[in-house]
Amino acid sequence: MLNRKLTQIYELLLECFGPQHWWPGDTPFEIITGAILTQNTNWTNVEKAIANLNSADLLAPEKLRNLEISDLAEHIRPAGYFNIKARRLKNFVDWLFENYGGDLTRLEHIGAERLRSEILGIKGIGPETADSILLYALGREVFVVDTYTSRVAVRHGLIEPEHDYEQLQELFQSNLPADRALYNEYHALLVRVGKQFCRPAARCSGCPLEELPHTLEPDYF
DNA sequence: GACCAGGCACATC
DNA sequence: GATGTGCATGGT
Repeated sequence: MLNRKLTQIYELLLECFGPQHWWPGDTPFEIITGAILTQNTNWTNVEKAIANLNSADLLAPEKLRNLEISDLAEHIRPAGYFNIKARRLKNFVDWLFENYGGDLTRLEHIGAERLRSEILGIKGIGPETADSILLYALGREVFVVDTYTSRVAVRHGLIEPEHDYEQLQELFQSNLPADRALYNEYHALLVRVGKQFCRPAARCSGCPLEELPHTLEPDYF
């Protein structure tokens, strides 16, 4: 039974690593900013960029609204891809002002499905970034999938290697209770275990999931 | 110095 | 529709 297996994985990870206290960030807009800045980027670099924005008192939609892209790019430089991410962050802010007066609280009464497709329509916001925003900044019951989720799921035979994003997301959502706190912790734990044990050249020895059945060898990645 | 990181859009075939 | 490439900094 798949839900039993998913539950077992969750329990092993939680027992081994403990709560991960995600998302690191104080306000919804800071979380959204982090979600965009962390695209294909180490979180420590994102922290530097967010600290820069904080020091300049720019971490709010209305502060970014009239800031030049090039100025914004300089502040977020440590996060890498700074030109393209400045554009993406601005795209989100533009969308927020054009549709909701720049007010994140006005998103609260919108259905999750419609909100997801609206956010996905913003250029530079793909499925993982959109779902991170929905779950961690806006409190929606949406499971976030990322490269580590995929690696762990494939390695343990939960899904075939050729799966797409929506298929993997559906696997978790249809086999787990729609629980915001569970989705929050589960995704964070998958990132945690993936970083240490599911990377190229990483050894599986010591992984809390080491004894579970698996279908792919560690050197797959 | 090579390799990697909590993606995404776009070009080309 | 599948595959390849640009975007960029900072840690290991």
